[in-house]
Amino acid sequence: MSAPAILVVALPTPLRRLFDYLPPGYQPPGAAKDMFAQPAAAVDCHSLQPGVRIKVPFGRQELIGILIAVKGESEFPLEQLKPATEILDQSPVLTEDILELSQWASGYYHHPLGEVISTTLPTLLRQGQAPERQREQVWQATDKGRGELGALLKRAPKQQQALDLIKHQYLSSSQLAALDINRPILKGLQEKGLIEAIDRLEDNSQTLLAETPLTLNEEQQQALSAVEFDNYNSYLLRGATGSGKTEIYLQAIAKVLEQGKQALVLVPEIGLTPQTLGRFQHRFNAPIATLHSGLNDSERLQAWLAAQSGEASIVIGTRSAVFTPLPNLGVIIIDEEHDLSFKQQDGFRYSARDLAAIRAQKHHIPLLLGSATPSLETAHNCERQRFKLLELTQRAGNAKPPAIELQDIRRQALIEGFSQESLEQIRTELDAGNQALVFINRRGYAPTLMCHDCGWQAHCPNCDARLTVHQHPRHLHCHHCDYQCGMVDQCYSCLSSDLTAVGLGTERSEAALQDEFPDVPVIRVDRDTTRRKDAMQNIVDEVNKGEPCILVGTQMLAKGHHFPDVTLVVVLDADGGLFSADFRGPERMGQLLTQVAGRAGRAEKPGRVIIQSHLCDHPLLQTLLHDGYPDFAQQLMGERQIAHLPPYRYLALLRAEDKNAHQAMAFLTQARQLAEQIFPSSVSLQYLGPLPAPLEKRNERFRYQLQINAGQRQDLHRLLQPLIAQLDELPLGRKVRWSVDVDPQDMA
DNA sequence: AGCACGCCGACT
DNA sequence: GTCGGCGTGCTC
Repeated sequence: MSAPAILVVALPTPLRRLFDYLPPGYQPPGAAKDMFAQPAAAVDCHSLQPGVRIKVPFGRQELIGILIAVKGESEFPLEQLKPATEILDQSPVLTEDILELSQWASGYYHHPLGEVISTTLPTLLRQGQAPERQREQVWQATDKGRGELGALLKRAPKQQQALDLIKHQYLSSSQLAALDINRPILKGLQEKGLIEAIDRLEDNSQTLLAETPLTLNEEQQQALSAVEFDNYNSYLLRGATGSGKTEIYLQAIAKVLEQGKQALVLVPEIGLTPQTLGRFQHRFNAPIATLHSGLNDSERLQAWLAAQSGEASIVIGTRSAVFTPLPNLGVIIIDEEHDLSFKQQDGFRYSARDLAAIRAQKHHIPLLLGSATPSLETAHNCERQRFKLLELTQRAGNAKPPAIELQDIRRQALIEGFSQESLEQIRTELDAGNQALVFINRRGYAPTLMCHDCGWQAHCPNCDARLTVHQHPRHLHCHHCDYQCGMVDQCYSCLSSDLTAVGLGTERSEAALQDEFPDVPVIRVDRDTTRRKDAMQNIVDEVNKGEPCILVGTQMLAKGHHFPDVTLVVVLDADGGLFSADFRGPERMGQLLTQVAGRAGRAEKPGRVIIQSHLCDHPLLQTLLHDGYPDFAQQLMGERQIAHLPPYRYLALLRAEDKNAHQAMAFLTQARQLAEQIFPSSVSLQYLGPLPAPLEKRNERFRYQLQINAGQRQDLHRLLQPLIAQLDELPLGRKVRWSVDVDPQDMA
């Protein structure tokens, strides 16, 4: 009897190892023979392909894992191996390239392969569902419906409208319902024999008529022709809002589609707006699949399958879409590459931008990164000639960049945070029929509730943080753990009832502005007002009607949406970023200010930006305003080099948290000792900590971190690999919640 | 992470 | 006398 195939399986557990199994139905030789039992035929597994799903017994549970390899023998004694329960797939759901990418990511981010794989697969596949496309009923115009109808629909405009849509493309009833066309209208058309229902693959992709590409200006033309499509290169398209990055994406995609290949487009979490999608849909006569957080499990699976089968030519998605299987991938595009949402901030802490570069490299295809405010990492890669810089300096229609001025508010009387000057400027714009935008990066009414008599402040019981005062509805709220309670009317310490809201938030600015400008709508935009599904879109539509109004909100206003009728932007609290705990604070601030400035104005109506500041002389602010973002980034780069920080050095963070502060700290202290044994501290590898995290106590857990700073990537990994193996063995390692973050973006 | 086993406190 | 608290150990 030949030796059984040994199945090496990755399982969704945090254990950093793979598990060996026997083929399904295989009788372990040592097992007691039951001579009456029908010997189940052992499945021959020697030719199974890696990437298929396998159901296996695991402890007392049953899990679905992914076959990684088939081997001839196991390090484990055969009698300790269990037979797998079932092979779930004929062909791999995890294609070779995605499996390879997962393995690379597992090594680079030091995260268990089984969990990495879990994040790459749609939930329903993880749960064992078959990877099958579903069919749905769609409406199609009949020959009669396509013919000359005369006056048949003259008195049924709604039916006429529906028929026009259906003539252009197949649409399901639910898609039509979204366009405000309901069942009775469709029934009417069906009874007249103009449309019929047919079965078609379920699809969240859509095909519309293609439009002709715009003519590129010389600069755009140069940028596009610099892109080589038959081998790997990363390109940075650096250009302000309105400089035409999207048009280059579209034409690059067109070239790829001409070759019969697919394009993958990654956008920030809030970047997949109907406008963005609409622009792609109108340009290409090709199916587009979207993958974003708004999809349910089944929609997500269908989009994934459309991509994997090659049906979808273009996939647009957020971070996790970097793992979408695409059999003919021809280009990867990342819009707003500096955006934080490309880095996952918990669990498997990967950077979709960096993984996209790896993926492009393995496929020998170009990676296009676009941003007006590139991350220092990307800018540094351009300097070192690893990425090619393609600059777009012209603005469409000769629009001028907004004029930015710093307004010194030292010693100025402020009305709820606004200087007299700012209010006057807002009034001037409103009187001229224009719109104004007020940016304040803090939601709620005020960040603190304080006792005027004794100085007591309302604190979160679970976190090391003050509670934020909210007025709509009236309550106190912790933005770190979501603790909420009713408004406090009396000081806990001295029982005084003289409590004051201290500091500024969006709600307060909204109230102040409404008070000051009672005749003009004040529209607040923050997480609280845009929670509902279409809320943001409704606001954008309303504002873009062009009536005078004031927008007030958080960074949601700075990203994605453009408001052409806004001619004045007022930034209330720019100073915060200059002395934040995170060394990336100033970089973020510069990006945010540049982005928010980009919201204002258009060709025929130039915008202005006022930045209220107590630190007008700050050299970084001065550089940003007078010389622009690239010089600002250059200046930051110099500081990073001196401070031995990225992008000149490589960081990893070992985080630990526990309800018991001492335990979390003790774990990291042990970790540092072990680390020093593996790789003694030197210039090439330095340790910092363990130190308390910026918010030491969060959600009843105390958090600490050990920073590892290396001159060479390789050294970082040479340390981390054995270190993590030892930490897994540590008794404290099983009690304390700990994680590794390679290339951390947020130090919190 | 799950999940079970196991050994001590307050309830019907 | 049992229910249930979470400490500890294991998963091919």
